[in-house]
Amino acid sequence: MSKIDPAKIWSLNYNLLMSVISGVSPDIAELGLDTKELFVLAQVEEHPYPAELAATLSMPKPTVTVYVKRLEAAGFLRREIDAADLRRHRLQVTPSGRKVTARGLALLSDAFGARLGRLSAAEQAELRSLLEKLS
Amino acid sequence: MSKIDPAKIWSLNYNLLMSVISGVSPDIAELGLDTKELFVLAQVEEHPYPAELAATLSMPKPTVTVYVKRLEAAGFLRREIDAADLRRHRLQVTPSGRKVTARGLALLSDAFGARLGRLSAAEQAELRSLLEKLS
DNA sequence: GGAAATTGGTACAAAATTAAATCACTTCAA
DNA sequence: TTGAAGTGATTTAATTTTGTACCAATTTCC
Repeated sequence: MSKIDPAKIWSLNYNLLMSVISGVSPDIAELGLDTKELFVLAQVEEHPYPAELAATLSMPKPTVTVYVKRLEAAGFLRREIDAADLRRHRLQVTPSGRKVTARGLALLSDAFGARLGRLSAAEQAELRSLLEKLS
Repeated sequence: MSKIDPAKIWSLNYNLLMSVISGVSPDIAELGLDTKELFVLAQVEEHPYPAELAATLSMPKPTVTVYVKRLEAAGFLRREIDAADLRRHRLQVTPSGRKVTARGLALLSDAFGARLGRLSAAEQAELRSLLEKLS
């Protein structure tokens, strides 16, 4: 067994993810959604504040501001000042936003699922478990 | 056992990688190297032509052009016309490029290794094997 | 051989992303 | 209270990244 090189594992993983993204991006775009916008939208329910989104997605706050603005303009999101803390903007996914998120994630699932299909169900579960430990 | 949702696995993985990247980026920058530049440089030996780099890294050709130009200006790379096909530019990592690549990948290994450390050696090997099947 | 189609790479302009500065609100210590 | 420090979010300006169009070399196919 060869020595385990983290950078090698990392690179495998990175190239895999990028390749999957660039494969689905055109399809996601047809939903009227940019790929990164989908990632943001998909996390809003769990993290309803821009600062939280920025932290969990590892993106700068101004970037989140831009995406949120676009998602709001597209009607996928609503924004309201948080009554408890007037600095915060609480985000709400609209019904149409929920619909487009589901479609986008389905596309992602299909694309990534095509790769995952190379693994047995047990291996898929194992992968998930390993990634959860790393997260 | 819960149903396996590819988008969920994907998202776990994506957030993990992004979080690791944003952690090491500042350190890599101290080497005089942008993170993406490191990724390019690290693949040059294996893929010595810009078009190949663009394909394996899933990035547009003009982006590769820009990085290659910067890496050349920094002395980490040399470029020569391929004798066999005058359209192609064969890339060569210089000694100083090799050195900086090693340092950069070491930083990445440390950062990602810190996460991987949560897994046993057997689990790490398993993860690598799973990712190789997916690649 | 030689036009037509393909491939490798780049220039330029436009779009996306981000760092830095800023504003508004909140918290905390005195 | 109050004012100093901290937090949430945005604006502005600069940088990074990319789409489009393009040129040069090669390959294909008649």
